[in-house]
Amino acid sequence: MTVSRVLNGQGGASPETSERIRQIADEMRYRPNALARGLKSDKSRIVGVLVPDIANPFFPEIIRGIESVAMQNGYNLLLCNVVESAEREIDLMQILESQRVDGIVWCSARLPEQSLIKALQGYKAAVLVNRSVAPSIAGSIMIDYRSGAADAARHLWSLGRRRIGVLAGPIASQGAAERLEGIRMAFGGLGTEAVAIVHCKPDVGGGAVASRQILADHPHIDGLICYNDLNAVGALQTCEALNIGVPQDLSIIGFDGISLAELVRPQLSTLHVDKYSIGQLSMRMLLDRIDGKFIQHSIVIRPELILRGSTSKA
Amino acid sequence: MTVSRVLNGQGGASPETSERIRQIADEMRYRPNALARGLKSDKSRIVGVLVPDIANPFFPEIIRGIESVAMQNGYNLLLCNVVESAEREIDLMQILESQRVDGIVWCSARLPEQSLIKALQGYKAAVLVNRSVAPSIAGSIMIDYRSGAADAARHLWSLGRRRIGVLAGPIASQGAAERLEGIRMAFGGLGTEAVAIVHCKPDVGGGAVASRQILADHPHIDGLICYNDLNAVGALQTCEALNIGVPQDLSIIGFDGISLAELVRPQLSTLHVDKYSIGQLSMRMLLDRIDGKFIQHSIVIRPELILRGSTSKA
DNA sequence: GTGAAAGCGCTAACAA
DNA sequence: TTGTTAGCGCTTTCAC
Repeated sequence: MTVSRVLNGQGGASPETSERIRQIADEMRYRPNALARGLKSDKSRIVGVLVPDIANPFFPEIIRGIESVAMQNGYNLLLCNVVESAEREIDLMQILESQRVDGIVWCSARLPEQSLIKALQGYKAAVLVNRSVAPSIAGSIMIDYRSGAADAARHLWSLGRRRIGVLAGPIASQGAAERLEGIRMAFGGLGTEAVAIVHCKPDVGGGAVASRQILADHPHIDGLICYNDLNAVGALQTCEALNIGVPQDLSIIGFDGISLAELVRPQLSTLHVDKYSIGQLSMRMLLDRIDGKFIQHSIVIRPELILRGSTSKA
Repeated sequence: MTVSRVLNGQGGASPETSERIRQIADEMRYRPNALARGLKSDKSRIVGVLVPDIANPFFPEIIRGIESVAMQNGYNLLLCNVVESAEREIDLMQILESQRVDGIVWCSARLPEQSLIKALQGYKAAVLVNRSVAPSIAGSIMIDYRSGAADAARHLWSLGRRRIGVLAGPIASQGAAERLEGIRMAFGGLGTEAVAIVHCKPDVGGGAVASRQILADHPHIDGLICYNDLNAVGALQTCEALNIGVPQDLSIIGFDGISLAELVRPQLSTLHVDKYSIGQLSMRMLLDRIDGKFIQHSIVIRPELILRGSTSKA
């Protein structure tokens, strides 16, 4: 007991005893057993982090943001790749519940509403990124894809682009639906609409395939709004292969603002979001919820339009 | 006790009882407490994964490989970003020991030999990626950077490049030293040597800065071997800014074979390694060690030279 | 200033 | 086939 008190710095022991205890602990390489501590306290100091795919550069930055705040507060991350599968999402829930994580940050959950709510019920605290549910179930960090997509649409319009195609991303993604709404909204105001919409996997390959398809069916399109930058890069590849000039023949705009967008040629215009901040915000919100504080239920991040070569005038 | 037996599928209970138990467990959303189980069994079914920087695309793929094998075997990953800091490496060791992880996979450890060995002693099982120590301390998955770098050097030579610069990566990286050895070896056999060697951070920015420096000091170099593909992309940026033609004026070759290498223009020649496999291999090796089997201590992966635009003839 | 008792949830060993 | 006991390492409570 005295040992416990000393090592936890709670004082209440004589200086000599304290010193002797610390000495011995050091000699025998004593490490407090987090499992025992967790069992007793019903707190594991571990938070689960779920991402669809860690190989998508959108997520590592979020994870870093989460980790930075977690670390400062003595939490560790149990990382789970969902690998874009609903089954796995459910399995993971069980695993994390068993591990008695203190909370979870779940990025881009694709589960249908009802299953999602059920899955979340096992947790003391949860924060969703890119998805929202009732505040009593989980906090949420949302990116305002609606306004972002509207910005993209109006930008292309302002360049004189009138025949717009859309790479719309995964059907099950809530963000994908919001982007489409934003585009409809913006174009509705302008008395027009998108020429073609194709859903696709949220990676470079998916973008390449979908853009090929869209260009085959609608060779005359002059603007392309993409679900994310990876899709946009895939579209760039297609254009290169088909000898379509970007931005002369086709303006392309992406989403997310990953660093890749600046590395390709032409550089990609995009709707940039600060992913590291999102990670930090989500973890802070989770910490509040773990502590029983429900200060903010929902934060909305507005993407920023960044103009680069892929939508330049020339 | 009967409950425990039934839920663990060990039989020895009547069908009715079993059914009833399962039913009730389900109703009350029972989840076995992994903390208690771990405390009792002295096994947490968690492995620690340390990477220098999850934002470097080299690592997410490794993590996916690790995770795939871990998942199949009922293990979870506690992910730790070292963020290129030695202090943090040591802190993390303590944390992971406290968490009673069953083992760790440590990628690109930068700690000096002695500290590394000391740090590893707290673990039942450990596997290093890109670093090696005595097999009794940890298993290792090594990439044969020496032969890879030699291949790169000989390739540039075969293109007629005679004035070679090197972006050498972080000084503390063992892999960096090996690359330099390989280059010296190859050039030694050809009766020449590298013109200039500059160390740098292992990211795009580091490559851009270092290549600028090297080109300022040695404007006449005609070949550049880079620590990794990110560095090489940084060098491409510099060349673009300085109006240096790649590959006409300068041949550039990278390392790792990340997907970015195919997305930039010109496409990067590189020494490709299968990162997903490395992850799988390292986790399998770790599982063996956790089980007390020491079948393989060390696996060496040979990088494969992939030729693309950045070192093409024209 | 120090320590003894008890219990967190689980399971190995041993009854009944 | 089922149940009891005990202990994993920690901390809360209470006694000395």
